[in-house]
Amino acid sequence: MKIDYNKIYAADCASLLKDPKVFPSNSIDLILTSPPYADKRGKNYNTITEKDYVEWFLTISKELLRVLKKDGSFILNIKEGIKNHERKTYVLELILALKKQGWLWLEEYHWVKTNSFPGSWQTHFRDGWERCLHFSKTKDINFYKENVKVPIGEWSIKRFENKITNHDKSRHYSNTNSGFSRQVDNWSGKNSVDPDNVLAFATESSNKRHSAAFPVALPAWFIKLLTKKNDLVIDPFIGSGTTAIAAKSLNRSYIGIDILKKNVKIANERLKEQTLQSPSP
Amino acid sequence: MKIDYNKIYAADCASLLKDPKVFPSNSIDLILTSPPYADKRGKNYNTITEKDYVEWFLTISKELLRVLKKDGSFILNIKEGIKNHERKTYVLELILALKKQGWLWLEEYHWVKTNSFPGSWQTHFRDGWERCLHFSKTKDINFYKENVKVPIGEWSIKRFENKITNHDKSRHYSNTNSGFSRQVDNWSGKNSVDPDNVLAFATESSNKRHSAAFPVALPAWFIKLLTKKNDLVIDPFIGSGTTAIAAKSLNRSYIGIDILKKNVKIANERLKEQTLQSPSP
DNA sequence: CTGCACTATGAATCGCTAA
DNA sequence: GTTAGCGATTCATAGTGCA
Repeated sequence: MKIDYNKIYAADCASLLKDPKVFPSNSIDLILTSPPYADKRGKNYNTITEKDYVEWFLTISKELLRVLKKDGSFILNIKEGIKNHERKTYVLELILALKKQGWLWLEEYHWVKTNSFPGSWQTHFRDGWERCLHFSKTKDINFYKENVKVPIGEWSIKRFENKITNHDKSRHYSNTNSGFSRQVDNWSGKNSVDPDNVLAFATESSNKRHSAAFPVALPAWFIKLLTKKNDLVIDPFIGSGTTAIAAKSLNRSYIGIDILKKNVKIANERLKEQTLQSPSP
Repeated sequence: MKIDYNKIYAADCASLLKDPKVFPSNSIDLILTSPPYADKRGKNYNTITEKDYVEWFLTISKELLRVLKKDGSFILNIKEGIKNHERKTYVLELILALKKQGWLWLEEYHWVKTNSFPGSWQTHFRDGWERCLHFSKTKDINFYKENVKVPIGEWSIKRFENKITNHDKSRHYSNTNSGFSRQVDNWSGKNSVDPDNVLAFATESSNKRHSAAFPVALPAWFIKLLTKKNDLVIDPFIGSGTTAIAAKSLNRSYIGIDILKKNVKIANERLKEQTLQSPSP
């Protein structure tokens, strides 16, 4: 009776999540999703208005709270738009409402888009960032920091460059096994540091056949940070399947849900392409 | 009876702002400030607790709303901290309360810091960004976009590189077919581009004689965007004077207020140094 | 004067101990 | 119970001292 892993389901996630025989309580390691934003995506989804958004989302998040493991995490990618020259407030209200529902609001990560949609208006510029809100059920979550370490900052490279100015500068650009990293190791004892809460990823190019809400690198980063191999990741608004693709390529199990059959088809095609392109080792 | 321009006053801004003979209604072009955050700066200021913060701030913002011109702007630099593994919510509540008070919330800019305070904890990383909230009284504000077009090769390119180095480093070194390099090529052709709502500036270093909450470049950017020459900029929590320095160097008038005499002294010293260093042309 | 090693510290946060 | 204080931890800068 339990749902199968590694599949995309065409269903209303609210209904599907409600059934404890389909989704047992405390069974999911990571929920990662980018729901339809208020008054957006009107062409394909039944648009949720700003006014109804919080109430609508709480009916879903109530079930998410039930199915999430105690050491699991919930990442919500969302950004309020501008209407009549003002930012909408429903996302702020949603955060407060989710806390009231029992969620802990651990952090607000920011996805900074290196190539945001162009535009320039009377009172604002183009929107270069989105919120990635991190919620959980307890303070004791899985947090695999070592999986997302980043190369050491520019400052050390500059110092290193000063060091080698009179010698062989080209070594700086050679591959990771040679000169640079080894010498930095010797010098400082480490070559990577913890990241911060600002994530910079380019949006994937819109000319691709399947435009996605976010680039694969974004869910991949959170999946690496918050789960280990064979853990279960779900996305109740999977759209074109990006979360599933990230999970699959990192050897995590996934369940994707989308209300539109069209999206399920697209997601399955992308997953199939991925299998063909990169057979697992 | 009206207050003198281009001075820093040692006073409680709430009291000083209340007097309409000192600060006439509809007389200020730009309010730009970074108030003490809740539960911070305990060494120097009377710390405002999270619980009291919104109420405390509303008494001040009520007067700010009165003195601001109809086409003026209010920029509020703030960021909530983490306590007991959760982000505090008082900033979200403040935004909602300011709207209720009559402010329009036009936009949320982000100041991304390249050198945030270090740290790495059980459930989160170090904090690499702060909010710069843009409020106004009407939808018809002065917005001098042409003043903040970004010449290539200055902070924009640095910003781009910083963003890339965090998580996308490989693309920086990849060939010209990659998204990043192609985009830089496109940019290079133009002399200037419109910015987006993400601002990247390093914090000013801690070890200088006068450490400041934010770098001069941050208020300077908003002053250029939202005022013209000889306009009046005020900062009711001026601290070490950074806003005044930015205003002065851009030939805007300023009024600074700080409750600590110590800060007024520091601000005046910095303003004097600036005069000596860069005589106006 | 330059280059390099070393040190200090900032809008930080947590866990522990002492009152 | 509740709060206040201290050390440990973390990274990017600037300042200091020495060869």
